[in-house]
Amino acid sequence: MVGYYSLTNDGIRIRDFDIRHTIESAQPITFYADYDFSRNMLDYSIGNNFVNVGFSGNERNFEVKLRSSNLDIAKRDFVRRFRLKDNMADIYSSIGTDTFMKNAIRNYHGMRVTLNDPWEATLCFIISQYNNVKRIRLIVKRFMKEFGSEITDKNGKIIGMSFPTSEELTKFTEKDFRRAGAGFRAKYIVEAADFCTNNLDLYMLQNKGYDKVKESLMEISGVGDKVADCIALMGYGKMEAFPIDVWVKRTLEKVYFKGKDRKIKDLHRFVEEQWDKDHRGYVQQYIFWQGRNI
DNA sequence: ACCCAGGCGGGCG
DNA sequence: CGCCCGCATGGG
Repeated sequence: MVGYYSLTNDGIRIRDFDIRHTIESAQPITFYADYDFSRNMLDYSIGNNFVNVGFSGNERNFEVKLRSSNLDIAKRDFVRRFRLKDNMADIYSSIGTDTFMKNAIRNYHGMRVTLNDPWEATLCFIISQYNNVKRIRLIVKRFMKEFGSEITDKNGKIIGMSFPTSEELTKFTEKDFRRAGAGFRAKYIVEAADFCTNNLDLYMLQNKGYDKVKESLMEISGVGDKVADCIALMGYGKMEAFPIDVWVKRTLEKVYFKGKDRKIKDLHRFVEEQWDKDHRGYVQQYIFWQGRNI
């Protein structure tokens, strides 16, 4: 294999890739995909294309086999979505600055930061606020089932549901979203769907810098500092972004400040001094997941 | 029963 | 500006 991955007839061979930790670590794909790791199965939709992923091997030498109506799209998407071009050895040597980080890397070796569709990331993270992982997934799956569109195979059989676009959501009301379990976030979602359909084109932000992306995202109702960082990182791949949620805050304080309370702003400053901006998003994901699972 | 969750917007000083 | 409060809902 040349580089960190190589394409095969119907799939990809990959180094340093742990699909389970990647999928389960509370990223957008955790919420919209279907998976069962006891049966090595993973399904998700790319727009109106459906992908079935079979896999084998270990995290050092991993192989996925893709089944989709458009295999080329599925392959290219997989490389992007799971950031297969990242040099994990370089990233680990850069972010493995102390015992805590080294342990996190050892425990979750091969866990990737994922790169998701900007709108899908936006909706997932609006739903995520003041919520827990299990329930975020419950609500996102309900949104797909009730507001998405059916994906069919060539025989017309329904094989999955697409993630609802912002435009599709504008056809529904706050009451509909409350019925789907969104709670007080329902109002934000009504406004965000309208705004991202009629005022802000999320797909025009991709080539802007981190600061501009974050500033634009924070114009969306229900998107504040933390959620904007999540979207910048996992919807746009901006590695400077370092979202600080309750778990990351708690863990940073415990590991680096003897458990003393620190303001989010001060924690951001600390992080900027500690880790290179090109890998900060990875630092955050490993701190988050290690901190949650201690 | 009680507590918490990948926070945010609005209101107040 | 910074601080404080309420907020829907399901799972532990």
